[in-house]
Amino acid sequence: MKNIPDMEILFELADLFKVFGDSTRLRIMHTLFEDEHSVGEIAENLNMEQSTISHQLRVLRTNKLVKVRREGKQIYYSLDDDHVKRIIEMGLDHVLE
Amino acid sequence: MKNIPDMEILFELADLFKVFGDSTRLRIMHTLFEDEHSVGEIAENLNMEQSTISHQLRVLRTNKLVKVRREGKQIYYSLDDDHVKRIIEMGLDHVLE
DNA sequence: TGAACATATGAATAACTGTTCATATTTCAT
DNA sequence: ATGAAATATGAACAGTTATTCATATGTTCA
Repeated sequence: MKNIPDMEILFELADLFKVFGDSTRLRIMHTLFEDEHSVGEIAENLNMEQSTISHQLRVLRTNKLVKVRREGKQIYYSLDDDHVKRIIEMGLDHVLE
Repeated sequence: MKNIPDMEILFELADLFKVFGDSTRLRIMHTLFEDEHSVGEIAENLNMEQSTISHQLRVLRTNKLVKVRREGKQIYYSLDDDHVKRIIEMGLDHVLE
């Protein structure tokens, strides 16, 4: 295994996992697995309030898990990098056993 | 990537990540990376109340992330399987970039 | 059996977090 | 410019959760 993470890093790490520890955010990320989507599309897809999705997208954005692209009135979100997918898949391995 | 997880599984997955999303639990798991340890050892190591550690160990136990072995008065905890390490290391990859 | 030690548990509290409602901001089309 | 559409933001509320204190349970040893 890698170097032993010091305490401060473990706090950062906890913050990261906290972001994954909410089903709404997880469902949003899952929605973005294949393609980018606008806020409205995500809200409709998950059948939740636009406001709720927007709030949660901000959390994901703040934590650099999604990135943004504006196109006219719509704002398209997509996964920021491959870590997101891999972290989720790693968790799935544990859940699906 | 694997099959698309259905909604119910995403809820379970969120619950799993929730467990990782607390620094005390993460520090406990990190303490157990190399060796098993008793509750008292962990508490001393992290400089936290025995009661706090015990409560959090129960959460970890409930979620099958640690396992237990009794030896006299002491109870020794260790990581349950390799997923734990791998999930943490995967998260570290993202934090340490 | 009783004292001492290790761990677990329950109740209480304080802090945090997700959702909703209302409203603000931004952009486009007319 | 004005209205409509898409998204963001702020305040409030309800539900959740981590920690602490006090105490209970279980184990060993004399």
